[in-house]
Amino acid sequence: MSPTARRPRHNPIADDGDQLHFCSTCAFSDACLSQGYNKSDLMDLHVLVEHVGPFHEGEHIFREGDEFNAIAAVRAGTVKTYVLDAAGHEQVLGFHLPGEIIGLNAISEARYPCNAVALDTVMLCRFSFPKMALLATRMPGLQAQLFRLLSQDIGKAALLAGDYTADQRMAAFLVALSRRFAQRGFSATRLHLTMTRTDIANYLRLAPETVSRVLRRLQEDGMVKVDRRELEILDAERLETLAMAVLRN
Amino acid sequence: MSPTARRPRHNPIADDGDQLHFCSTCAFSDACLSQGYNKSDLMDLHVLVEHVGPFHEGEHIFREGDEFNAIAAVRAGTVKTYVLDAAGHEQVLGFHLPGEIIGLNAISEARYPCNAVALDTVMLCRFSFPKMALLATRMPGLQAQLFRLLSQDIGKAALLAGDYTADQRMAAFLVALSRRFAQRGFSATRLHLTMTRTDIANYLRLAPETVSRVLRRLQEDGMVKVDRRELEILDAERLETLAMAVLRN
DNA sequence: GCTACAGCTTGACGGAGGTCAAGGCAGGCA
DNA sequence: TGCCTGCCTTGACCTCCGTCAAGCTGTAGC
Repeated sequence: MSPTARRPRHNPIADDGDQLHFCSTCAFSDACLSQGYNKSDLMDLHVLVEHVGPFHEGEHIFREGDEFNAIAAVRAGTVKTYVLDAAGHEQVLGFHLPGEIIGLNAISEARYPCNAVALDTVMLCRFSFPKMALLATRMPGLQAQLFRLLSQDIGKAALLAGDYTADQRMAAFLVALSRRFAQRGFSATRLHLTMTRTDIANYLRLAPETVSRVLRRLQEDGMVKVDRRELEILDAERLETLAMAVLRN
Repeated sequence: MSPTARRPRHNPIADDGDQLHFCSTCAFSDACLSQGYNKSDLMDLHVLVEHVGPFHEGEHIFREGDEFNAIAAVRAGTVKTYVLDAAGHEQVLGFHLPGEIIGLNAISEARYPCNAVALDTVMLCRFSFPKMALLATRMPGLQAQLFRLLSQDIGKAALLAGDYTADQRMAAFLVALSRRFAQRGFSATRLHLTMTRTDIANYLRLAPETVSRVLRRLQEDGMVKVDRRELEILDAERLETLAMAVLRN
């Protein structure tokens, strides 16, 4: 992580009697709160949390090859992960919204295998992974949650791997985005796209021109309404039908 | 796992004094042997191992939707994992050679998200995952090994996701296969392909006809020699150059 | 205001690879 | 031996999408 963006660690727990409060987007809170752990364990977990940021648009959170020591949950903003191929072309691996975890693919090599950059103003919860793993030996619920998160990510990457049409890819991208926003309490129908057309194209393995054409096509068919980075889903059902081939449900 | 293929559990440990022997292909042996764990822990680990098989060509090891309870290491043979899309077309997710693990992507949903089938005669080491996770709380080395294995698989899926040419895909497939065989002590230059052309095509997101044409092209260029399912790598260097765009190293 | 620039859109064209159709080849079986 | 079947190969055609080129639009800076 960029040292310039580090902020002095602050204790995210406010202890008012018996009630413990956690930062709401931390993906680990659920796992812990529901398992009846004692306050001491929960304190341990939250002492190893460091709130970092803000990262501003274009600022890197980590770069390929950086030494791995922490995973992070996005608290606000959008993080793009990508690699550069031999020719220097960007290959976007994913967009990470609030509540989602970055850095899980760095564990095996102990180095980040990709770059992570902020697309807008980003706030993170940073977790020291060694400390977290140690704590997980005392908290089976935390260990299980980590296994689940890792296992989830294995499947995600396979989604865009199939040979789908440009329309199917775009529909799947929009539907997935809509669901992820909805899950975090944002609107499922009015999306603000924090990424450029080129980013979307690189993610979907299409040309930027094709992204433009597909969005126009979807708009002409009445499925969406597009105005620059603002996108409204008008016919979720038909969009989901298109996306089904990719998303498989 | 198909109950018909289950064999009575046998203890894979032969204890002759101070020396413990493990089945050589189990991916967890390394992690444990090198960490100086006491014999009791190692016994625990190997008591939860079940050697199953043989599975014969075409026999399924698990199917999509089956309840998840165990991961497995391939001891012998090749396992193909795949899903069926809405139209019933097979989408191959991977081929698993001896020493590799299957089932890691089932943890998050507690169900297998894909099918696994034997391409030839397959033997497995089956590990109860709940028991393994429990044991991992006592053996940090085992926990770390599990995290590493899971993290590794996240990156693997992204390999074939890029928009590469048919030649690059095929070269990457052959180079990766060669390396994996070599790592397990098999020949790196003379490969026996246990999968059909159609399987390869489905894996690489190509048409079977294209696989045929590409193999012919590579042969005409002197990089490989192909005779039905037997393939010899004649010019590993040029093949690796072709594959580099995909494999990134 | 004007200029500059990045991001986006639109059109024209070409090529890699998919699709369709036919034929070859080896192994299994009666 | 002959037939059948599954797998593989080869050729002809066509289509989707990438590439190239040009023009558009909103924003930032002065």
